[in-house]
Amino acid sequence: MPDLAAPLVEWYRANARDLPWRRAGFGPWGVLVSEFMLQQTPVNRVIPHLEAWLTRWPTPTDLAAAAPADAVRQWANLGYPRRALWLHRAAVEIRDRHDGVVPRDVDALLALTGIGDYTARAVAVFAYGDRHPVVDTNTRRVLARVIDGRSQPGPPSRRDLRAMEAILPVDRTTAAVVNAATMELGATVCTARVPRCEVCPLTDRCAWLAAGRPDTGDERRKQARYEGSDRQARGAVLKALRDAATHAVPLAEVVPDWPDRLQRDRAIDSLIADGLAEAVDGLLRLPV
DNA sequence: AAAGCGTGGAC
DNA sequence: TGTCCAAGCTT
Repeated sequence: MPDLAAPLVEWYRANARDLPWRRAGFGPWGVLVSEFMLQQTPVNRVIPHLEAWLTRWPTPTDLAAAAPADAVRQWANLGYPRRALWLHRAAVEIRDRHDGVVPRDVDALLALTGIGDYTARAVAVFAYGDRHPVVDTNTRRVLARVIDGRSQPGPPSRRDLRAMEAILPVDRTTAAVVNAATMELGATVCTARVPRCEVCPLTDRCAWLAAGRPDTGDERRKQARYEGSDRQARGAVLKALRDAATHAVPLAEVVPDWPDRLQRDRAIDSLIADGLAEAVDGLLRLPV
């Protein structure tokens, strides 16, 4: 395999975006919160919410002391509100099991609620500077193209970690830069829709480009239709709860105009099952 | 292990 | 308009 690390590092030094979590001294808690928010939510939408969140809860212990409802409300419209619940839960676990300090060990991180293979290694690498492969959707796309000559990556797999490990340099500081650079290249150059191969630092060693950028098909699952879905109903119910000035809404008055009554009730039940809502005395509210 | 889970922007 | 996409996770 050609050396990918060297051109990636050089490219990153000149082209990395100035993002909050890359500033010196941002801290493990800030990195952890940013990674939660970045799970499936675009960078530009995360930044203002991240800063507000860290101002309100500067440490895990601060968040752990808040009610889950406050976390869900502060999460606002970032999407996938279970992440707010999980982040709150992780903060409690960090307070109770790690003396309020974000753990550095990957297995300890993996044991926290809402943290998987990507987030655990992202924190260990970007917050603590340790040497691990960090693999997100950008990385998987870059490796799929450069190494496998495919236009899109297949479904996530443990093999992805080994593929990334294989291109990491030995030095942990440089390895961290290679991790960040690969993600950054996927986010800004080697993009899903319209790749900008003309400014890519890997053109002379990219299997996909060499093959003439074939469309090899997309093995990923397609997202289900959102309009009219149960997910949309859940979103509407939860927004109503977030916006409720009284913090508790009579069940009959929760999105009363929703076109499908059964679907609305299904949404309420599933939100309760997920711990995102509570029904008390005929009222619905966020979890206290 | 495949499905389910929000939201908004781009085209 | 509909479709795709976005630093994934849990069950």
